[in-house]
Amino acid sequence: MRQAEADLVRALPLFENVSEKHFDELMSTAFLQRFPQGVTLIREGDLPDFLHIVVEGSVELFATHDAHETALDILEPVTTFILAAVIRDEVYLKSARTLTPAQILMIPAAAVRAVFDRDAAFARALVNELAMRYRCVVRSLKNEKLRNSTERLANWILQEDAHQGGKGQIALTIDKRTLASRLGMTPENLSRNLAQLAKHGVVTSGPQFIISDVAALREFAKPNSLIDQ
Amino acid sequence: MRQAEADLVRALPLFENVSEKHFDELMSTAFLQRFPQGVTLIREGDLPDFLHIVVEGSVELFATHDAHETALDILEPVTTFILAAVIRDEVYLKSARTLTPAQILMIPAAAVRAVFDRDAAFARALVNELAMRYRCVVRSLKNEKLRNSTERLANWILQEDAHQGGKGQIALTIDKRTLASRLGMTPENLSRNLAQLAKHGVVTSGPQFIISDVAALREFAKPNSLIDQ
DNA sequence: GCCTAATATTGATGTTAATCAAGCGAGGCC
DNA sequence: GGCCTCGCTTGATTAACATCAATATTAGGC
Repeated sequence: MRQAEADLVRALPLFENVSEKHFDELMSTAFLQRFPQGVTLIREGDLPDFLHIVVEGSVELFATHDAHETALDILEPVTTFILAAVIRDEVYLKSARTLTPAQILMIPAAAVRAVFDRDAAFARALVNELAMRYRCVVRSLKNEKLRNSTERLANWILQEDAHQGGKGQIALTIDKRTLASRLGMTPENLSRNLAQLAKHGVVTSGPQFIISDVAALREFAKPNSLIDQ
Repeated sequence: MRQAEADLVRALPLFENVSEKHFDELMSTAFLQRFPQGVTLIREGDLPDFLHIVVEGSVELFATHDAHETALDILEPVTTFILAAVIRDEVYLKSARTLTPAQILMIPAAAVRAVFDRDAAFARALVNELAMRYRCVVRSLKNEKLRNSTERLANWILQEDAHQGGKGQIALTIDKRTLASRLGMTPENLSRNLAQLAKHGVVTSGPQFIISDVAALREFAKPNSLIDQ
């Protein structure tokens, strides 16, 4: 791992106050691995061997049941994932695959648990991280249960615009079928929903979404700080 | 608080290894309060003043948006709730109301954060608790996204039966409209879904559900250890 | 630049679930 | 007992969403 990447990982809130010694202990057993696009990194039901951190590229978390699949999240650098499974040493509830070529830092799960048992600062950072993650899933659940698919899309567009700098112009970084799954709808309905949103201030041309009328879009989307963000 | 209740709280995994001193510190500022049925205990959007623990009775966690409401969880003794909001000192994402007359132990949020900063055992217990909770919400999200309403009901019946001792006979402890909300459907559809399940080994008479054919029900429900439990 | 394959859109249809409306039934009250 | 209320059920209708099928569009490979 180059120094730049090491610094990024060190700067994660999760490691911020961990002692140098313990951080080195974690890193000495870790390794950085490069994966091509479309590789399954972990499979739900397996026991965790490593804590994963996306250092480069993007990763989709998804779950399957009875021949159905649903995307649960899409991760960008620098993010840890499957932390809860590692801490509890219980099977993954989600699978993960690379959406692009990616670099993943893998820290042996046993090392994470060992440092967690000895380093109070790490334990405290974990509490904060998990509390934050918990709240994110609660938001997802509310988004899913309280909004229809067009509203979810409208709010995603607002959030993604903010994330891309609020220029009122979004360039898709994932393909539409992945976005559809992420938003809990079929690709067909994503198309139809985008067509619907033309009435509410969104112009689309291929992978470019332009918000032509923010007020109208917000009026329709009804963004809610207790669901979004 | 009587000794019996104090012991129940002390026995929570969350407080298991907390020093006597710190536990007393938490309890000295806490108070036990009795609420009638139907009282709103917390409101989403408010900042947390207390960590709540259901000591007696049952509590519904729910969320609202745009004139819609959905139940997110139903809690029985002895359970903490809104822990993540307290830790992060951020607004509640859920509201809570009593479904029955209830006793709630309320620990000032500031005290929880203070002990969390000083007691490593408490921090570690919090990590475990939050990781567990996180996994529960992920299961809920998968349940919601990967199953239709009849399947959710079928699996709820299987789980509730196990919870009530696996006698193949369930007595509803909440009314059906609450159960419907909990399962993400309308009361009307709960009725219809129960009628559907007659074909799959469930006989109902009022608030009594009898599993007449477990094999048939399991065949239909397709329980999944990565979603249920 | 053209062909091909993958991706996206559009249309038709079926399924699932919400809504609106009416009816049933058990328990409480006079 | 009769009536009322409330919770539940049943039916009819509509809305949301998935699925299947066909067509259009785009991006790569040569």
